[in-house]
Amino acid sequence: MIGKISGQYNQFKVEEWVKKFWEENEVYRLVKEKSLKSPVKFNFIDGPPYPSGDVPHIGTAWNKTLKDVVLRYKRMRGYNVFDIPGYDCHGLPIEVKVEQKLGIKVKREIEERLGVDRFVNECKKLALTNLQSLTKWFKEIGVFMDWENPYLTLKDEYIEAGWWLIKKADEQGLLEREQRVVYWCPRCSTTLAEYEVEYHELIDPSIYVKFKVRGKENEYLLIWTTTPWTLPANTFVMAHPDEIYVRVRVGKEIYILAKARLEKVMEEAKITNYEIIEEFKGKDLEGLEYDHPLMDIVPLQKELAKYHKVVMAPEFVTTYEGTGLVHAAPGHGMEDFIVARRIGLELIASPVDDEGKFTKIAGKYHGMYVRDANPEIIKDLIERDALLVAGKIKHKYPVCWRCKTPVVMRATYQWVLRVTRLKDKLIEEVKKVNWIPEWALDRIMHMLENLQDWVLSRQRYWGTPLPIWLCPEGHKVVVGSIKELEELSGKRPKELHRPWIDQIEFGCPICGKPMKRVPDVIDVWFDSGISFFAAKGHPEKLSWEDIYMDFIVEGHDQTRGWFFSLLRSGVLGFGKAPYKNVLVHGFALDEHGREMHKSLGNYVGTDEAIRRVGRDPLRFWVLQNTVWEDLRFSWKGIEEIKRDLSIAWNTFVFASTYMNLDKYDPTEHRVEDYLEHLRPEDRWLLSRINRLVKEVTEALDNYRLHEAARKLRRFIVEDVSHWYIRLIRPRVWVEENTPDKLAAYTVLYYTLWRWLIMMAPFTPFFAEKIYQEVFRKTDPELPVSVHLLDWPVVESKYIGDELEKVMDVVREIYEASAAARMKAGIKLRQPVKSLTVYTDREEIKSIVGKYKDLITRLTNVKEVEAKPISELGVLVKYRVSPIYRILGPLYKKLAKKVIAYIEEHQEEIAKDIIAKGTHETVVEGGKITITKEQVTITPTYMEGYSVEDREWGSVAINTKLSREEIAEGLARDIVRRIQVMRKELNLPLDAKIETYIYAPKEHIDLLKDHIEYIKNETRTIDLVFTPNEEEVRNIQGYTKEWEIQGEKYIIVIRKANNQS
RNA sequence: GGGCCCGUAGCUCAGCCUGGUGGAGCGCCCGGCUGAUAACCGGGAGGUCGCGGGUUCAAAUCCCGCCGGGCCCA
Repeated sequence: MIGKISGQYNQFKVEEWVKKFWEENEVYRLVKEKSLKSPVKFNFIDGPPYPSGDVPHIGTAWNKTLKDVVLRYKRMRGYNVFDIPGYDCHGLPIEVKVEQKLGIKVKREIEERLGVDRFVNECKKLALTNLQSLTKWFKEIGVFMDWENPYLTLKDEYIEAGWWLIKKADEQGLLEREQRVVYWCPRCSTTLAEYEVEYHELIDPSIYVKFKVRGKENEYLLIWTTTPWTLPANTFVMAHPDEIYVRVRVGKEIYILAKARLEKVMEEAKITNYEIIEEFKGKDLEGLEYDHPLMDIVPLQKELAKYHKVVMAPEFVTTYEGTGLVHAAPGHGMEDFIVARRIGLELIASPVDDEGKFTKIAGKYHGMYVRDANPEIIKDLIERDALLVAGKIKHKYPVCWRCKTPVVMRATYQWVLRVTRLKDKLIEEVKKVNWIPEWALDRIMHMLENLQDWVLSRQRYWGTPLPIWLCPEGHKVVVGSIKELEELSGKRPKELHRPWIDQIEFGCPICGKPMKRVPDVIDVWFDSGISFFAAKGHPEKLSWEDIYMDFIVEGHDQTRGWFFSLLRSGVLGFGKAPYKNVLVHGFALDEHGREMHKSLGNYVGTDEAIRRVGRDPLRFWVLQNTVWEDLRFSWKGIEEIKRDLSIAWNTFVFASTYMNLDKYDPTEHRVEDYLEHLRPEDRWLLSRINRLVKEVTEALDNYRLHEAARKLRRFIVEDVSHWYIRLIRPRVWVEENTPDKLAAYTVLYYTLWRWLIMMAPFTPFFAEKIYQEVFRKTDPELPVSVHLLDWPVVESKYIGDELEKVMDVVREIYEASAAARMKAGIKLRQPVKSLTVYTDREEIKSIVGKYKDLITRLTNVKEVEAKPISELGVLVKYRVSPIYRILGPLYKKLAKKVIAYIEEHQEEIAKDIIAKGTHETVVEGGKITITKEQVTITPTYMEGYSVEDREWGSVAINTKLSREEIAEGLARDIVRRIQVMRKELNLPLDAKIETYIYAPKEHIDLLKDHIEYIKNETRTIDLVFTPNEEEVRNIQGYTKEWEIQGEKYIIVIRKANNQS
């Protein structure tokens, strides 16, 4: 006996019920145990989210849902799936949050006021609290990962695994300390990586400064800058060797600048009267010396004076902005620094401290915050007659990604990994990976082409400590594990974080002098980039099979982020890319395509989404979106998907209701037993479901999750609910258990079972609930949860291309006939005498011939036939339309003219072709012959018929109704009314009734022939007709007055007493 | 400034790889069907397929340039 579901789909109730069910039955544990027994591994790793908040963004919910679908699918395919999730716990964002919480303004306070130990403990607490909350939400949306054992980058074992890689890099000679120009956040007092800065629109000074040419009276190099505070460190001036420069006379002074910039600069300086006195190539300026205007107030400038000359730098000088002469301060600019290195400059001046204040060597400006010094510097330039003009500019300037403070560029000593030396290997490896979609490879390749060395060190607290110990002699030890550290020092720190790790000192193995750890922590990107091995332990205990990942999926922003950092670590540590398949997903944007932000008020959290629309609708909706494209959030869109799930639910309600009524036991009926009883629609559905299994499997194997999700949705809504169930309704209503009915049940059960299993990864709650109520109650021997089932296997023997094509044609005929009925005002309930398909396509003719029964049932006609178009004797009008794909290649350049001719001469062409098969004419002086292969001819009107034309032919229904047909139509109208009344009374489906009908006398005569039909359809035992209205009104029972075809009918029904 | 993705009906999107003369769902109007029905079916209105150029007999589709949005970088 089959289980039963009823009522409407309420996702909230379903999900709450399933959540409890999973908990009580420890379903995740069972799933995991089953997976662990599987011999073939599927190696996945969760890209660890950053726990800076406590509720996941809707995009993160999407991310986890994608992962969940893949993992559930792979488990159902019998893989042993690695499903440990992770969290990326270290780093500046959490430090900044803690600083805000504790009211810390500058970094110094952490050491001086608070103590590093307290600070680090606060960071740890925040990370752990947030990640616990995030975990709760991930579980809420049904993600089956090992939430009890997540990998956390803050754990000692994890940190230790990271040390192994640093040591490995050092052994390859890739770890070095060197002077670097870095982004520096003056508030956080630390260096920032490129990906840790954002570009914001800021208003800054825009000044043109005159550098006096040494030894010349009144001759100046004109430079432009938006950072006046870098002028005290000015070291040289860069020019482009091939650009044209000019000397221009303005009053008594002569300025040197690029010709291409002359007009703009003069305009900005509001100088109208100027004269070019010389033009020359930039390289003529090489070596030209100048004097710095602030020499008298900046002591540093005395040291720099010897470098003050023009240097060629074609790669960095443009005539797009500025003057074509670029002020260079190697201590404050990466490009300047590169040029300085190239010309062998030994002094890199950077007179700015950790908090962005000028140091002593900046003289007058000592102690000033650099941006605050800008007006002062401008004033000093004016006083020294060194300023041409000062204005303002709105431009994009880098700011710290966490605290939004404008950064400064500083030359500092940092630890770097020379990954540029691995460039070729990285490129070689990245190409071996399967990138989905393919353009992800383009992106990461573009990035690898512009590869930079990796600045590892950060001058902060909450991070993986850099495992480098130095002695005063400069000897270096890189520690690769806790054990090594213990062997060196004889001590084991309380934990590996600062400040405890800083307390570990030991004697230098070379000189014996005390070694101290360098105070830096490692860039937080290092942490997540090692997760592929660090999540599993120390690499010394791992094999390549343990760490080589089959699959990862993250947002497209992670191309430069996690995908790259994994690759870098993989090549660094193992000489290989650590992953096989990388899937990229899009961003979750708001309904207008803008980024979601709490501050913009368009933010939707996962909590809100669950509360408003439920878990399965949310999941199934995000999964419909093309994985790698951005997702526009839409409540309405989710509502639509929810309704589709309702339709699916109703399908199961329908099936289980009738199967129950008939005490159908699916365990006793197999499709194989009914092969000879299958109708075309049954065989069609068997083909469709098996094709679906095949296509969904292929889509999932190729990680095209959205294709799988869309196919599953479409199938249940369109193929099953809209089409198949409509077709089998009459069969199901038959009271006896005929093989015909049982065949329909068996096919439907077979289909729904397979469909539901495939839905399990996508809508795990929905699938579980129906599985429990319908299938498991049918067969309690089934596994405890739908998530313990195996993925369905394709039964190819049921797939028939021909069969599906037939049904497509039948569907088109049905649709055309419905349209023809409407034109004639004949409703479907009214049978008509004949339906004729006029076509010259052999396949359609043969389908009409073979599937007469199916077509008559669908279209409610007595006779169906197909006829060639030439047999249309009574036709009045034709439509002739050109077939482009045949005419195009045939007539090439003439095609357009031929098509125009066809459209203008439809009637003549049709008549000719019907009469003799061809139509001849002359187009553009050439004789052409139009044949029936080149056009489609469809009749559009016939006397006594209603005609609907399609591309392949026309469908005509006979509009003349005989008495017999009218009677049958009327009987069906009556039946339908009685059914409505039964339902309104809430009668059980199989309840017997007595029915009394008042009808106009002549109509009673009509209906007499159909009494048995009406009784059968409405489960009526006694049916009484009367032309006497009073008589019917006096009968006890549910009474209702109806109007059919403009006539009054009164129907009374009541439950029959003697149920026979 | 550079690389990549997206732009199709009022809304959400498929079609684009592999060229043949534009589809679906939602919404709107008219009609029909219905013992799973807050469902469904048919018809109608609604489109310069972001814009411009090129290739081709033929372009939403291929190529080039531009505009708008997104991601990454500078």
